[in-house]
Amino acid sequence: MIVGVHPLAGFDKLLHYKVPDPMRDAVQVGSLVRVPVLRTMRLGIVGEIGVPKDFPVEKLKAVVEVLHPFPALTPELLQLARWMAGYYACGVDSVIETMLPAAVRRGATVKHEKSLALVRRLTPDELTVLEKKAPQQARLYRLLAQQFRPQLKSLVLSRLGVTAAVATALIKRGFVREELRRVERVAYADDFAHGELVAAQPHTLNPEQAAVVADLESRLGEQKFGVALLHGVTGSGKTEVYLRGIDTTLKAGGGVLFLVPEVALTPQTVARLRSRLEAIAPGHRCVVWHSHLSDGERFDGWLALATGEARIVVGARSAVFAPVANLRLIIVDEEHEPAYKQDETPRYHGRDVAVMRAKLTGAFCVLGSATPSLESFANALAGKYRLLTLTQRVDNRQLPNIDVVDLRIEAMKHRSLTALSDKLVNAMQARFERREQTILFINRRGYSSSMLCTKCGHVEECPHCSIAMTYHRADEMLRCHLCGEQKAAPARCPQCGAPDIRWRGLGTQRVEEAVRRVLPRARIERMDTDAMAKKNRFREVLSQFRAGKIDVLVGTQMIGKGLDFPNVTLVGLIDADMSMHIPDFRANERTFQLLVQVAGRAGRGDRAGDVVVQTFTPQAEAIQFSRRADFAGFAESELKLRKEFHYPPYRHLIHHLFRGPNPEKLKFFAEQWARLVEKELGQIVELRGPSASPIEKIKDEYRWQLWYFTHAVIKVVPALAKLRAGFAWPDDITQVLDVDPVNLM
DNA sequence: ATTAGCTTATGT
DNA sequence: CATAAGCTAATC
Repeated sequence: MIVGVHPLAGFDKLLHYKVPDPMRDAVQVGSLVRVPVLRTMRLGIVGEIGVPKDFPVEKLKAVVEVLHPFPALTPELLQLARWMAGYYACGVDSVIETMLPAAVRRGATVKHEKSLALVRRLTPDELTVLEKKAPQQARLYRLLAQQFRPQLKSLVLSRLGVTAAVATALIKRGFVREELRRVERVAYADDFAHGELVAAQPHTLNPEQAAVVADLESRLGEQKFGVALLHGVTGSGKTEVYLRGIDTTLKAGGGVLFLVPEVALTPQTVARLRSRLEAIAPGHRCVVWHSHLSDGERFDGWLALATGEARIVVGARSAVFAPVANLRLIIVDEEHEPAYKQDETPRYHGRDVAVMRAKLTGAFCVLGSATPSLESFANALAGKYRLLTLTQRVDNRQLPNIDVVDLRIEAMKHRSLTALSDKLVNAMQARFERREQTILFINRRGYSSSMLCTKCGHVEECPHCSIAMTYHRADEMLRCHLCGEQKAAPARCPQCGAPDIRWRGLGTQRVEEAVRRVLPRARIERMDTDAMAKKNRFREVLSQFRAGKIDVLVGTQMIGKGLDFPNVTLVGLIDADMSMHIPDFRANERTFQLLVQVAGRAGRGDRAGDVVVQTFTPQAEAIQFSRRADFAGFAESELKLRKEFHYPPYRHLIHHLFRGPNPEKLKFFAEQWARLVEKELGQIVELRGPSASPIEKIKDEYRWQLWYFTHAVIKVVPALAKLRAGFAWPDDITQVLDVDPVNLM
């Protein structure tokens, strides 16, 4: 037998090896094997069974070892790896590497501990004989005879101060036997296992939930690929819908993959989920998968899934690759979260990979969010995904009153810029007197500063890409993040002529000081990455806040994730503009998401809460729509905007393509565009072709070309929309996924 | 990734 | 002509 192997050696080639006869039965596609590469031994994944195309069979080396009795990558995952290599333009080997936990990659195998057990009790006579002949063996026997359970071999031997030879001899006599047991660690055994058991009782569904669950269950019953977008407002009980789906799937013998953004994977949330799972599907082990696990913990989880001992995994981005057996349901919670993007090669998007994996396995995929990403929503509108909607809050809590404060007017009133508007200050004082709590959000998304006029709210944008330009203080220049356009930073606002147009958000510290001035007697706590450096500080502050020992909590978005504080009746967003001016074409989308998230924090059972949004651009659509909690309206207007000319066609690829070496895709893209431009202009467009130079050079070349094309096309061809209509990626890419359906043309 | 083996530059 | 430095190609 001859196999093709993807060695994990840093290059993307399939090398072939002979398989020695004794290993034949253990080797299959996906097996983890040890193979010789040049002078070293490397691990690799069997990618195919068959002979090499252009390499003499007689010169092949042989596989040295097969690591596991089961394939480390199921055929389905291997297929996914190949798809990812094409889609994200990276090597299959690097995908395989990210799919396998570090411990597996290093060749870890199952850890066993040896223990000694008594086979039978000896008669007094036998014991005397043994004592005479082999006193050490007799001592060992007596120790074991005193215990009820088998004892750890290493422990017993060191206790008695004898060597393994004694135990071996005793085994040979047939008095004692050796037992192997797999050692296991359970992640978060202390924290997670006995967390809150509050939510363990099964909930009754409201009619809306029941309808969605019924729909989902009938889909699951079909046992084939499909995607549903679950759009449920904050507090509408999406989790309950997931749980019913999980229950149905487990009962049908299927496996479940539950993805959440890393930040949402706190001990509390996992504990809650676990106890609900326990209640709904008793006896199922649930593997938790996230970046803070030790290698050993991750390995054990991986093993439990690969061997089918556990059928459900809850985890962050990298858990999409968990070897869940008979995968039937994939859930991606908060699917709009940018945390699903990996920012190292391979730069994959967890949500998109999840959809593709579902397709390859024939599983059902549920994407859930209160503010779906526009690409998913557009897919739902186009009928590719089934749209399920939850509009009612489970607790019937009312939507908060949202006030938008115009900071330009505020600045004029006070003749200087203030962190807290009068409205916000008054509201905070009222809460303090009523012993209710306030959260102030600082929006620190834009670490790169943009230029914003404090008088009229104007922001300098790139003329080609219509995203905010980044202000570089060192050389007083404005640069475009996308196309590289640059120009001198203006001294006066180009729109209204006001002299001072620099505004770089407020830090948590300054806001905290401002609050202290207006509420000297209030207990204020700050929560940002600096203040939370100490390990348990985060949880400590949260529990104090929950207990009402803190009046005002000032912090960044880290406050908002999956936490619910019942006594918070006021939420202030200090500067809504910051997320609107990040150099990202999803800026409006992000702003909308932030506002909805902020609004979801306000209010309590009996009364609607208040939200104060401070902004320089109160007319912005993202703010206006989120005020009315009108997601569909926002999506419609934003999608329309994206269809219009301003959005360079390659933008959606930036994350995937621009940051890694992807000559193939860039080439493909450049050529497509060249053809379109030629047709439109009626003249030949010269492509600086790929030279046989190293990857970096090609990359730079094509980057330049893309820049060139964008400029040339935008300048010369006004009707870009027409071009866009004629552009299509190959079927296999667009079939299931549109990374960004509007821009994917 | 790693490295043998080839080409080219540098210096006496 | 020796040595160093740069580059390419192969890994089964």
